[in-house]
Amino acid sequence: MKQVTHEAILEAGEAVFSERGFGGARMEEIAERAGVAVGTLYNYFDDRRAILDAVLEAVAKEFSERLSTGMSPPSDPFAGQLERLLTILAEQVDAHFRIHAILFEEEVEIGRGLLGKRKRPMLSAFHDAARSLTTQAVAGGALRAEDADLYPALLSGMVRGMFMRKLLHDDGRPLASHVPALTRFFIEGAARRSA
Amino acid sequence: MKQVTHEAILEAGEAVFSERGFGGARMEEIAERAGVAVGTLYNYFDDRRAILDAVLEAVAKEFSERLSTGMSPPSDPFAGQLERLLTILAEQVDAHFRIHAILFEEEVEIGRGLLGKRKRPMLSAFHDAARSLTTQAVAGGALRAEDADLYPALLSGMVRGMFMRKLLHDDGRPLASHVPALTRFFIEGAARRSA
Amino acid sequence: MKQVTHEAILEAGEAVFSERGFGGARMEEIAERAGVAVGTLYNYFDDRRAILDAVLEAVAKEFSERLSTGMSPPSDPFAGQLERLLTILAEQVDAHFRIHAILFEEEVEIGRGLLGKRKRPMLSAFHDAARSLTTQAVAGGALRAEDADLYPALLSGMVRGMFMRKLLHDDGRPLASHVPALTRFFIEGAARRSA
Amino acid sequence: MKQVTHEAILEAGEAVFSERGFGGARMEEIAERAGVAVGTLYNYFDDRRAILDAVLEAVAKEFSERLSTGMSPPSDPFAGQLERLLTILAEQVDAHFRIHAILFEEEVEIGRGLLGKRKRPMLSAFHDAARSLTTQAVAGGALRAEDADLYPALLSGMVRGMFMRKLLHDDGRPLASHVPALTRFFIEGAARRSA
DNA sequence: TATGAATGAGTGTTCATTCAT
DNA sequence: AATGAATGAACACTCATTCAT
Repeated sequence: MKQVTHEAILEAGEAVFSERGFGGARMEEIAERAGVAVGTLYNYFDDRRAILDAVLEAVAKEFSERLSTGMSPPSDPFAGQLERLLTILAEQVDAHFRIHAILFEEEVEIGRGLLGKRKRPMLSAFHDAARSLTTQAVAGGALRAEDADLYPALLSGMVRGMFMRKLLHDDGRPLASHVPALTRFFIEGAARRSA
Repeated sequence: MKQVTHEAILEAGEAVFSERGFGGARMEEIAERAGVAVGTLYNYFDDRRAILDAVLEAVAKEFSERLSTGMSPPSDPFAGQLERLLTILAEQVDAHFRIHAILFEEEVEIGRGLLGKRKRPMLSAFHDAARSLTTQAVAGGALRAEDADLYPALLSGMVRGMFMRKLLHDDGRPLASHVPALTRFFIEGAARRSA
Repeated sequence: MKQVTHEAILEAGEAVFSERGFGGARMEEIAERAGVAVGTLYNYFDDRRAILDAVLEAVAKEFSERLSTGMSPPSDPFAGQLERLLTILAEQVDAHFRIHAILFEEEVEIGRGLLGKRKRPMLSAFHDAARSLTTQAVAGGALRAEDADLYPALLSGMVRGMFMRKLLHDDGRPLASHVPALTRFFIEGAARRSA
Repeated sequence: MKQVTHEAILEAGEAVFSERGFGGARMEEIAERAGVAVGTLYNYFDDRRAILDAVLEAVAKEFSERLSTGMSPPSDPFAGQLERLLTILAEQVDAHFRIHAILFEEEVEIGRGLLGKRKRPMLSAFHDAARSLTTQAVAGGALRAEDADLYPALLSGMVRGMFMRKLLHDDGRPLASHVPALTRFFIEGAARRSA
């Protein structure tokens, strides 16, 4: 059953990459966890990076699906839409928590120019959705136009901040539980409103 | 002359780690750029990681010094103090841009539990300052108490968002140029205030 | 249908060994070209070397058949018989040009003692025919007796020289076209006869 | 002493390549025989092929030196010059007997187009010398013009024939001992001269 | 103290061969 | 008989670290 083995390798890959990072993941361990021989890995994937790519692609695909089915209609108010978007992302990150650590490391490598023009579809997908959402909100008057080009980076930065917070000191709360706070913060900021 | 060599190694280390990341930095290249033999590296540092630690520590020390001399007095309004803090951080990141990529990767490694109890002093220093500042502001009524425990992570997340934005698509603007926008955003959020 | 598959494997083997050499020939490619699965190769042959052996044996058999039907009667003059022998060999080489490259490599391996007592029947067949022919010619007074024990090696060396010449710089001419020159050269040498 | 190690590796390489062929030579065995660690091989040579190249180049250089010092003056009769050339080659082959087996295998690989435009300087050197010598002899009237373009290939083929003869059934005689016979054969052929 | 040649454990990858279906 | 997925031994090559000079 080819499909089963393929799946087993992906799962083993996700586990090992999550625990060890890309550089620390050894093919032998992936094979062991997948319950196959090392050589078998190469019957399914070209090389180690290809396994990581496939793992990340699967995560990205899952995210895209959540996105395409989970967003509220564009007619909804901005706050609601933003909360949906952040919830979808947070739930996705919660579901595959540690693999996102790799995603961030890879993003840095891309920034270093060491990975060619490789794309990380999940990051782009979120970024695109965030841009589209904030652009509309600016157009609709809900958001200030002033810093509009920073909004997507701020949104992903905020989530990244939450991610690192949990990675370093897990308090047991899923990221999704912070979404209302993030939404409120993004829109209103941290300042206390008098009255 | 010891001091000179020590310094040369640190500078070479910063350059190589910045370009290649920790995993990609080879001792031979560091030695070459420092103008010494590989063996000499080991006369000054225990191993490769120790060089990185020293590089990061130097950066952290510089940051601490900026912090301790650059902050406005605690009696100043919160907005001004926050802007100072962010400016200090942004200038520091601008001054050693790519080495911060490593800092973030290392933070992830720490999160993975693969680096022992290692601390990254610069990150802690910023985090501590941010916590202290926001805590005071909450106490003083300037910030909402509600999400207070998220503020430090949000602040560092915002900066990280700016950092990744520049790393992936450098527009030539230093991070410091975004500080007013960040400050405003942190305090007021992105929403448009009518009238 | 067994016969058909057997034949297909031999042909595919000849093609792949010819292009890649023994070491570079992968079972998967042989299987592909033969239009069968890798496993099937092992239903017909013990291992990779066995396929090569069979390929070479088929070539050798073809050569033996040419030899046994193509030689002129022993009563013919030596020059004619030699020309026949060289023609038969040259035509055989022309018909399976590149596989002979392997034959020569294998001969070297045998010389290294790495292939056991393996025989290369085609080489032996030519060598035996050459020996028999030259021995008779010496006995009959057509050839000098002096260097008689070198004649077979000289004959195969000459052909090998022609083979390498064509392998390295193919001028489009078949080896067979050089046979008259070879014959003349063997008998008379290269010297110009005055008058 | 870098020079010593370099030399040791070359010698070990020549030995192992001679015994096992290129494909069968393992870096570990070369290192062992050279009395160094595997890694050391890579301090001196880029890869396995580079060791072979260096070994062959050293042999080629030796041959070139023999050639440039050992040939008789161009004014000498052709027979003498040919005998000198063949002697130089034969002595060279005798001195590094088995490494020449590789040379021939490599030549075949080059013919297959699998080694790029790689040159085998020793083979070229002999070939060039042979061409130059025979061309002059043709011009001087000593050799027939008819088959002139085959002469170099015939000469190297003859030597190759002697080489294979010894490789497969060593009779203890050095190749050099056959040179007078080869010379005579090349010039006069094998035919018996009556009277 | 500086050197840089030597070390050798570590690992990604290949591919002939096997065998359950 | 045919299949082709699984196997795992084999091996070239890397590079942090050591240490004799």
